[in-house]
Amino acid sequence: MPRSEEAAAWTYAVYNAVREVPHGKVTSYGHIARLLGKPECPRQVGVSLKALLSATAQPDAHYNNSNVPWQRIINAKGGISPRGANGASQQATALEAEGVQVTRGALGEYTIDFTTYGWFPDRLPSDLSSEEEDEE
DNA sequence: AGCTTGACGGTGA
DNA sequence: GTCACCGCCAAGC
Repeated sequence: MPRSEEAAAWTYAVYNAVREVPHGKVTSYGHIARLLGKPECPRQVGVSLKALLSATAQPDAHYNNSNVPWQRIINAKGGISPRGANGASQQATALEAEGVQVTRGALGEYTIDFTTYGWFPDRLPSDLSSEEEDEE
């Protein structure tokens, strides 16, 4: 498991938030971070998702690439980060399989229309009834 | 043990 | 409109 309880909580929160993303919809790293109360840490969202593919972040294999729709998380520009390139195409394919229209650029860039497929709630559905504490 | 990079994003120039 | 810098935390070297 992650190095600290705090880090683990963050990681789980990320996975939980990602699972809230409806089928056929996409959201951004930054939005997930915002929902978790860490608008300045979109990077950590990516870090956590990265760990999803590694055994490091799977203390009990409760979260893995099968039950967490990481494919629905793209960057704020509406595109899939280059990453390993190969993984990007895989993500694009997975999204298309859900009915999401993915525009393929000549440079291997993938773009999704947020206007049509974007999912940006102010608060997580499951977060409304309980959990968290911050208000304004 | 320390330094750099990385699935990003917002703001300032 | 584009380019550069900063923040955050963990993993890799």
